[in-house]
Amino acid sequence: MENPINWKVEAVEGEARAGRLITRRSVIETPVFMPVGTQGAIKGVRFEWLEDELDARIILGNTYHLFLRPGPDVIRKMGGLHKFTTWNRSFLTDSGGFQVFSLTDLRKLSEEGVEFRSHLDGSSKVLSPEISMEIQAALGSEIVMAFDECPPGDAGFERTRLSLELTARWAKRSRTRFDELQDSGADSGRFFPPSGSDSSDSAGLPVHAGGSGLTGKQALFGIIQGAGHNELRAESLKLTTDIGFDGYAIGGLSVGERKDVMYEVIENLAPKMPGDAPRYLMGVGTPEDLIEAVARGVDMFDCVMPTRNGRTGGVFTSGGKLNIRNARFITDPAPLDAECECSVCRRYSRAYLRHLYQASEMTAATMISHHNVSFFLTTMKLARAAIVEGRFAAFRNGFLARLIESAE
RNA sequence: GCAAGGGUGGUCGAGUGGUUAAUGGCACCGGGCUGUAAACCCGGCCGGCGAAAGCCGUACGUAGGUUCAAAUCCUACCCCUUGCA
Repeated sequence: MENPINWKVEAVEGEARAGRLITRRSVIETPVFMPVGTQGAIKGVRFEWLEDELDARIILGNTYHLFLRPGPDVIRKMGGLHKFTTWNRSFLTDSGGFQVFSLTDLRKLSEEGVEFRSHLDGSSKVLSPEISMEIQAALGSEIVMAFDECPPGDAGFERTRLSLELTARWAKRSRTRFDELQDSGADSGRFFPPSGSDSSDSAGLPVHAGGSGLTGKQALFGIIQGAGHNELRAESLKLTTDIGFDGYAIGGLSVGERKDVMYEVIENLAPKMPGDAPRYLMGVGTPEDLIEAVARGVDMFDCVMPTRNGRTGGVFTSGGKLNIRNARFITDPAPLDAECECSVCRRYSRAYLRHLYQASEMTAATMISHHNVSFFLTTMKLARAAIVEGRFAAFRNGFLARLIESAE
């Protein structure tokens, strides 16, 4: 049977999985971290670096933000998000559901969908499951997310139940409209990789393109909600899997709940999610969160942390977090992370990067973001290698222990 | 030399008799950032003691003076800027 994506679990240790996700545009080895490119750009990091050095295989885009600017019509006219941006590997597009949460003061929620006041010009915009699917078809991403509602992490039981049930109805509507759009050829990213093109890049074909046997269509992921309530998570899981998706995401975590609640929800939920589909933990997280979630069975992650913190002086290293602003780095000749092999760490000192940051040189933001993205991607590669080699438990312990030591 | 204006905390700059240890910006120091309304936000920033409330000391060019009270008024001196010679 032909599918839009191909998913294979290649190794397992405990709940941790090493897998291979093949989309129409790239081969993605999991566990994987997906850098966030909300507006069709990873803030501060050019695609050249993401391809050549960092070797990211999939990045995020955002329906709400690209809807407001430049708008789906512009992107469709430009041939879809891949042609428009020149990023020819995979995109996963978030549905705008998170903005229902983060822009809570600017929106009105109803059964039909969400009415937003644009944060750019105050104009009124409507997003619904159908509209989100239409926009994501125009974007032409490899993985489309269902339109969901993301309640606050500390939402009470009844509120959370109502929210998850709404999300389930929206998921059904997303599925229906998505299928219509695929059948009608509205997907502007339609792509049939030639067979045997796994590493081709000479003829403008994507590097690591996903080989034959795929439908060339978009994949659709469903989202499980339920905040910190395990019974509701189970209910949401059933409602979502009953509809049927190509992959399943855990939404509504890292939105204000306690960390132990987050880990407990993942521990309870991930193993119950379909094993024959990728599991995606949305919006998470810190390096330790990633490792803890991998240990609990999650395959895919995204988070703004490496780029947002990178822009604001926050450095992630194998020895823990650093704040490059700190005066203790004024004459520190060491790289950000002695164990990192990224081009920033190979060349520049903490002292110089601190100077650039203090002087408001924009390369401070771009270089620290670059390093952080490298660190997140590398961490996942190391975790994968450890799972494949059956030593993930030791890797996890060592990795976490070193994060706790104070960074030199 | 004459005339006018001015000297405020690291810096620029408000304040022109009393809720002033002195608005604000910058610099500096620290913290935060989890499906990006964030190259952003928050806090500290004279010294000493204190966990804090607070207490003590010192401070608005220098030295005097007036006043219950002065960065603010008066006198002298020093210095800076501009204009005229």
